This record gives sequence, C-alpha cells and structure tokens, in this order.
Amino acid sequence: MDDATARELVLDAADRLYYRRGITAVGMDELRTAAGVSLKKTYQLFPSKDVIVEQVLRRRNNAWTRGILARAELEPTPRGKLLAIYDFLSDWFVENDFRGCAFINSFGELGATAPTVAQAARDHKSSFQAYVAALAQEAGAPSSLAPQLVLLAEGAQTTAAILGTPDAAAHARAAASTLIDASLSARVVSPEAIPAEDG
Amino acid sequence: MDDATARELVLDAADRLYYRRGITAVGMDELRTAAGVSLKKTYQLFPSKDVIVEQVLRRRNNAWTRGILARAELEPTPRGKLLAIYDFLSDWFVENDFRGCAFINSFGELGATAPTVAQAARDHKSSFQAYVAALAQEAGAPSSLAPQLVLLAEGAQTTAAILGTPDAAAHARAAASTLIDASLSARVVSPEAIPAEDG
DNA sequence: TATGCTAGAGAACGAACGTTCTCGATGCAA
DNA sequence: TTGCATCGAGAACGTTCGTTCTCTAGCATA
Repeated sequence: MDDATARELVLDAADRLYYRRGITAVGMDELRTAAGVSLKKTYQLFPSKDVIVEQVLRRRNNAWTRGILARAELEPTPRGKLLAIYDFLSDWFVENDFRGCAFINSFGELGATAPTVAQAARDHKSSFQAYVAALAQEAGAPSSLAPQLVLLAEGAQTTAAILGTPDAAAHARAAASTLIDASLSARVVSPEAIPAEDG
Repeated sequence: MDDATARELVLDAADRLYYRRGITAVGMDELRTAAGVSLKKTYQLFPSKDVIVEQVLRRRNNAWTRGILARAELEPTPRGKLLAIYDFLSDWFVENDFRGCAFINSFGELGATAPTVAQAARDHKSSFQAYVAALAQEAGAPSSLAPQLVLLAEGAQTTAAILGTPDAAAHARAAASTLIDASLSARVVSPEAIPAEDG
C-alpha cells in the first residue's frame, strides 16, 4: 500500500471516529481496525496519536474553510456572502452525523491539557473571525458587526449540537440579517462608498 | 467529619478540578487529595465517579440559574433583565479561572459516550432557553427573539473561552440590544399592551 | 531452492485509570 | 486496661491506554 493512501486512510478514519465519539474514547487499536492500516505502519507514518489529532484538526479546518467559501461564491454581494455562512451551517446541522463543532468539542475535551489542541481551536476560530470581518468591511458595515455575526454562528453550532435543533441555523440567519440591516442603516457613510448615480 | 460536609468538600473539589482540567483528566486519587476526604469515605458517599460528575453538573446548573436571577433582580424591566444576562456573562468571563461553559465542555468531552452528561447539558441549555423565552414574552417581543438572544449568549461563552476574549460579552450585549429593539419596533402591538396616556 | 527483507497480526510493556481491599492507628464504652 | 468498631492511607486488582517488540508469512532475487 502506498504511504500517501495509508496516511489518508488513517486520517479519514480518525476524523470520523474522533468526531463521533471524542478523541480520548478512541484508542489506537480501534483506529487501526477502522483504517485498515497496521499498527506498525500507522506508527511509521505518524510518530504519535497527538500528531494524528493535530493533522485531523488541520484537515477539518481546511474543509470548513472550503465549504464556507464555496457557499459564498454563489452569492454576488458581501451581504449575501455573510448570510451564506448560516446556509452552510443549516446544511451541516441536518446531516446525520452532526455532533457540533469539532474544535469546540476537542477544546472542551483536551484544551486544558493539550496545548496543540487549544491552539488549533484558536487558529480555527480566529481565522473565521478574520473572514467575517473582511466581508463585513466589504459590505460597508462598522467593525462592531463582524464579532456579533460570529457569535451567532458559534452559538448556533453549540445549540444545534446539544439540543439537536437544526433550526438554530435559521434563527442565526434571521438575527444576522437584522444586525446587518441595522448596522448599515446606522453607519456614517463615507463619500467614496456612495455609488455614482447615472442621470 | 460530618457526612454532609464531606460530601460538600468532594463536590467542591470535583467542580473546581473538572472545570479546570476536564473530567477524564482528573482521577479519583487527585480528587481525594484535593478534597481532603479519604477514598473510602468518598466511595461511601458516592457510588461511582459518574455520580459525582452528575451532581457536580447539577450544582453548576443551580449556581448559573441563581447568578442569572440575581442579576435580573437588579433590573426593573423585562428588557433590562434580558440584557442583564450579558452583564452576568461579562463578569464571569473576566474571572481568572474562566474556561468556558462547563456544560458545553463536558458535552464535547463525554456527550457522545455518557448519556447522563449529554442529558445534563440538554437540561441546562433548555432551561436557559425557557428562561429567555419567558422574559422575551414579558417584553412583548415575538417568539422569534428569544432563540436569537440565546445564540448570542452561547456564542459568547465559546468565543470567550477559546479565544480568551472577554469582550465577547459586550458584543453579545450590543447585538442583543439591537435585536430587541428591532423586534419591538416591528411587532404588531396588541391593544392591552399600549400604556394608557395621562392627559 | 535458498536467502534476505518487509510487513502484518497481535503479544507485551509500563503507566494510569476506577474501584476494592488490607492493615494499622484511633477513639470510645465497659 | 481491654475489646471493639471505625477510619484513613495507600497497596492491590483488573482494565485500558499509547507505544514497542516479536514472530511468522510472503516475496523478490540470486
């Protein structure tokens, strides 16, 4: 078996199992069985379980970013791209194996004892914050809007996970829409942001 | 030593240690040392670690409810009581040992494998939802408001925990204020909700 | 066919867990 | 003082974990 494909098999299985049951609850033996890669080979490819966890989280972050961007591309306006975040969440929440945000979960599980896990969660959340902030600025909103929209997205993820209510995404979307409108109507419009009128 | 005080010592220490480092990371030996109660006595008072976890979460829920209600009592209006939630969060986030919502954390850690933990998290979150819904109704807001305010509170807790940014509470409060105002100005006013005017 | 080499299955190891057991010290009633 | 019940400290037990080691089967090459 190719090393690259073995690596992928391990990370695929680890992502699935860790997300479903938690990181601590899944031992290397179970991971090996699920991945179909021998324990020896697994330890040749990854020096320790910690490294597997780290790489799983990095892959999750990439997948999240790709998903958000793909949804945003369907929308022409910054406002639409911002609201697309909650459409992305809505699709995610109704998936059968949805169990909340992997970064929030792993932070709760290991954040206090595993610095790399805590750092991965921070990186993920702050890159999401930066993305929302850039879009909000494009939309001409004051800088206070972005952190508010982020809170709605984060709250929707934990609420949908714990209470099992996928409609948290719709509530978040409606609130976001209200906040965007309020921030745009209240802003001080800079001259160059006013579109030129023809005629 | 009295049984009741021993029980309290164990639960106090368990609450502190579990919250700081996670439930799985704290063994019974460390708990016994921190509580100053012998292992034998601990197992006389609690049949298993699971039961300790369960009672710790119940106590946390009670403390949360008391804290929220105490803050609300300072405010005369339903609107003020709703915003008091975020003032409560603000005070909490700047505490030295703040590490997020214990229910979100323990759900992420054990929710998938320990049904009683998942249930405790659900109970906590749904009782908070009911509290916010009652206040929103008192304020005369449509039923769509409460879930939105809840998302802000949940998002603020995870964001403040992971990113270490206590200002998440202020962002949530500002957003809540906007959402409350928007929902009240847009509502269909029932006749008896209009205050009588003198003169 | 003989010989290295590789790789997989799973045994083995040391540590840590939750829980139980042992044993010596202590306190109190008679 | 003696006998007895209780209690704390920590050893012990069985299990599980992450990680390493052993052993055997298969395979390519001479």
